[in-house]
Amino acid sequence: MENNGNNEYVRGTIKTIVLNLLAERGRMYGYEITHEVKDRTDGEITLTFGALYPVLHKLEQEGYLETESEAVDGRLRKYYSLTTQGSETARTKTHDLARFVEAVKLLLNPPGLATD
Amino acid sequence: MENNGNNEYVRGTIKTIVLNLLAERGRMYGYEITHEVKDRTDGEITLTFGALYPVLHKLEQEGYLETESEAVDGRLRKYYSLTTQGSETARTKTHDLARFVEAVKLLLNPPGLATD
DNA sequence: CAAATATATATAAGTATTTTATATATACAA
DNA sequence: TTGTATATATAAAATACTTATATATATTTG
Repeated sequence: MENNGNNEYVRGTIKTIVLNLLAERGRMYGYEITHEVKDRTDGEITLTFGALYPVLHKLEQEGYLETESEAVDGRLRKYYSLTTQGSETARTKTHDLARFVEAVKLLLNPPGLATD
Repeated sequence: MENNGNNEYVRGTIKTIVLNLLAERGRMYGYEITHEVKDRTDGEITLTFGALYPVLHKLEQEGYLETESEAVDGRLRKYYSLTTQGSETARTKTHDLARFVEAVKLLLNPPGLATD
């Protein structure tokens, strides 16, 4: 029963995480995204389907993602990939999130604070 | 007109940011908190009052904060400080946020990605 | 063969959180 | 006296997320 509740902090970052992963991997399907995120963060970040799918659909509506469905082993897979506009947004948002992360570190580890 | 919109990522971190600042500074008032956050992050993170005060009130309700009002220059100031329970929560949440931040970095800067 | 588990997408109801707008009040500068 | 800075506060609206649920196939386990 690892850690939970940490997902509190995922708020607001899901879109960017998805865009960034797709920028890196070319195309992915929903199920794959949740597993990749969990794997790469050692279970620290878990995207639930209830949160992920609405985000994917919204990004598609907004023109950042395009989809192609494929049947693999009889099961349907919906692959998502970035549009041109999506690539640009991915770059901007990833950069912004990286900046935010650095800013948070300034608040958590102020210069000159003893790490006792 | 610096950057805005980055506040998108503040979602979910406000509580922890406030608790952590109070752990560090002993006591602060709302207005001071927003300024401290803005200063220390070079304007990157801006806590709006509409977001901050509800959080302060909630943390007080939950028993994490206690308050004392003081009149300074005729103006009222409400100082917030951590309760014993609040100190413990501050420690836990700060630690969790630091872990989350590291996890996000794993997603944004995967090992072996050329920074072209 | 039946049941459980893993794979795979999807939505809806409820909750929580945040933005935006607004109200109140003092002090000081133009 | 108008605007800006200081200072707290709330309410309405929008957004985002959690939890629960539905559907369906493939594979493993008993």
